Amino acid sequence: MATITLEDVAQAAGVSVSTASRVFSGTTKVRADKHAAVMKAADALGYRPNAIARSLASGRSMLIGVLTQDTSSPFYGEVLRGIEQGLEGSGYSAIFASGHWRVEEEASALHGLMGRPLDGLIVLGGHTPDERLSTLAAQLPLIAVGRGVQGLETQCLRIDNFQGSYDCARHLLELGHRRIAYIAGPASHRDARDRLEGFRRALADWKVDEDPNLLVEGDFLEPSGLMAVEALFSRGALFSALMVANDQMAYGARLGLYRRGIRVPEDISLIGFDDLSSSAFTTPPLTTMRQPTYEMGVAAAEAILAALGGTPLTPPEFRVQLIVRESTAPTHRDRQRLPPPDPQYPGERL
Amino acid sequence: MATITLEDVAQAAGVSVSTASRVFSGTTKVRADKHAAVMKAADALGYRPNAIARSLASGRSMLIGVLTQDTSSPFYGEVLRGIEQGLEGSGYSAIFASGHWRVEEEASALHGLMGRPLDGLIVLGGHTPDERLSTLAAQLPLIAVGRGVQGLETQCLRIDNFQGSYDCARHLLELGHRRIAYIAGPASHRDARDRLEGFRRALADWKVDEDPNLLVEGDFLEPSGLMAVEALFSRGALFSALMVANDQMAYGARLGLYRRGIRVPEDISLIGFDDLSSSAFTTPPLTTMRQPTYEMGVAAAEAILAALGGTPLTPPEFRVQLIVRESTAPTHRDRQRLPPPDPQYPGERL
DNA sequence: CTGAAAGCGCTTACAG
DNA sequence: CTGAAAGCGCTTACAG
Repeated sequence: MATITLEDVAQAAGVSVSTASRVFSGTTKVRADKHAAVMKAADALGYRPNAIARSLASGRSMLIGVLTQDTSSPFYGEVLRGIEQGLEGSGYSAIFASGHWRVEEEASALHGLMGRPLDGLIVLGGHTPDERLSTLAAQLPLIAVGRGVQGLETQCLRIDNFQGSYDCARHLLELGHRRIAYIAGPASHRDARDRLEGFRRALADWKVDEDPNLLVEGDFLEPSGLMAVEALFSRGALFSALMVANDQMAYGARLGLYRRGIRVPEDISLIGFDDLSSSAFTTPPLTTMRQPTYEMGVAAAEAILAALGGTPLTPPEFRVQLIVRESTAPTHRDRQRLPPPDPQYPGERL
Repeated sequence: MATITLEDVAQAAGVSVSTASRVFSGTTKVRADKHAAVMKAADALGYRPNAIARSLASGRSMLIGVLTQDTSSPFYGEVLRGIEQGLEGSGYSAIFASGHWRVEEEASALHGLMGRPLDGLIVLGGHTPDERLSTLAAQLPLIAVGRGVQGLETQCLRIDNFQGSYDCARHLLELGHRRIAYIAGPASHRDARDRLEGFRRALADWKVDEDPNLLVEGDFLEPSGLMAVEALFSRGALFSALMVANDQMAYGARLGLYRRGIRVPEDISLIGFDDLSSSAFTTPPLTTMRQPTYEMGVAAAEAILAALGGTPLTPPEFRVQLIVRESTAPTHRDRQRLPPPDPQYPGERL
């Protein structure tokens, strides 16, 4: 089947190619009867514009590159879903590449992405150097999510990890906990460092001495949470609450506690960070700090679209929010004096 | 910065555009010194081929469309990761569109996808009619994952849902369970129907009468699992095992049991289907039927690539595998006579 | 192995 | 509002 082109349509409609083109692009007004004739001809012939030719001629590819770490990660997946949503109806499509948390893989993913004709680029976290991103930002609209870039502050969508983490710690401290173990994220990761600092500051503000024995580092994935708990116990660490730098590690930690026959929250309180959608369905449902992940994806897409439209917009600020579920409870000593936690359903998710 | 083109490179290297083009496409041999001159010029000028122009001239877009339901779903996300992996290094990129389990949205997602110049199409499940897919398959290489298409059997990657489900039920029956409740997937979904049939057949083979009171339908998402358990209890249903048509609903069901203070597996055994990566980290780790989700994604990509390369290959068969973790146990009556379940770590995931 | 030339299917000043 | 024409940057028979 020979592909039918604009020329075929124009011919059938008795107009010039230019006019037919205008009907589809909508850039210039076309007399009503000609417009109708073109539409009719296109319909009859089953014409579909060739996006590639259009791109070459117009200089726009209608493709937005998205550099992520793992499309199937519950965290990044949510952001991607938001991006998809934000791009919907715009005519732009997203095209992904994943670095899988490895510096080299990320570099090659980015390289592969830039080998395509992109109209914009969204970068989700990762380790690509600031300078590289600055260079790219000079070439095309760029938005970074979940990371900062020197000199591109207005193009970065971030949350306040320090504050969020501080508030998690505060929640535990206010419940009476003083011996709080912490499973940190990888020190190479900016967010992880900020969260650790938030935790530390809260301890300091409550005049609680930090105990190095209660600190373990993980890699943000489930297995490392499990191993971290094992590490704590094998050190003989004693604690009444366990704070974890992200939900995925908190899941692993939860399993570690289960393995030891430790009840949550009766014996130990557990708190995560991110509020992944599964966190409303763990047993018990996880208390955690909610990141507006999906919303940030949407905002990133909108920011790119705006920049593409020539009216760059400063993305809104994103706030984290403590979601108190059932994995945290007052310390033993105080429990009797406080009402039992409300066994509510994970309502906000249903 | 003016974009530098092949012509610039050719000029700088003192060769024709054709020759320069050949250096990059590698379609024809080029004399060594000219080859070197071109490479050097390209390097000096920082030349990057324009993929769009290349596409228009060659007639290939290097884009594979992927019609999915939700990029952030733990199930589809795994398949997508596989596709990404399978495409890596091929020069082809995947471009996604999601139907979100809604018939109309899926149709519009597909329409949007086909509005682009695609070299191939991968369809993950969904409700797009067979005829539509057949029509598309006549236009471009097409692979379906997790669904059948009349007349395109060799282009469908599927697992045997009936058998997988049968084996889940068998596992419970062999543990001595006879009163087994079942949370089914949506009846509109082919996989859901097959799984229900597998469950029923197993009951029949074990001469267990089916009790309609023990059957509830969900929608494959977590909240429906929770609600299904509530429905069962509010009916006053009695059962010693709960079989669930997929892991996500099993998570919800797990929470429902927890709400009632029911222990798993001491009071009730729980089994899922899919083996999502989180299922190794639930408490207790979930016994489930493993689908080689990631592997199917890889295979889908390879099949598309093969078709594109002109040597279509019949994709391999995929087998499900029972993963026995800790959410299933013998019925009370028999428990004493059997060894306790081995509290192993979720080893295969670590 | 190489060059001149046509062509991929559209868009967009330009002139009316 | 409309047409003729140039051009987007490459690939690929064709002829040598």
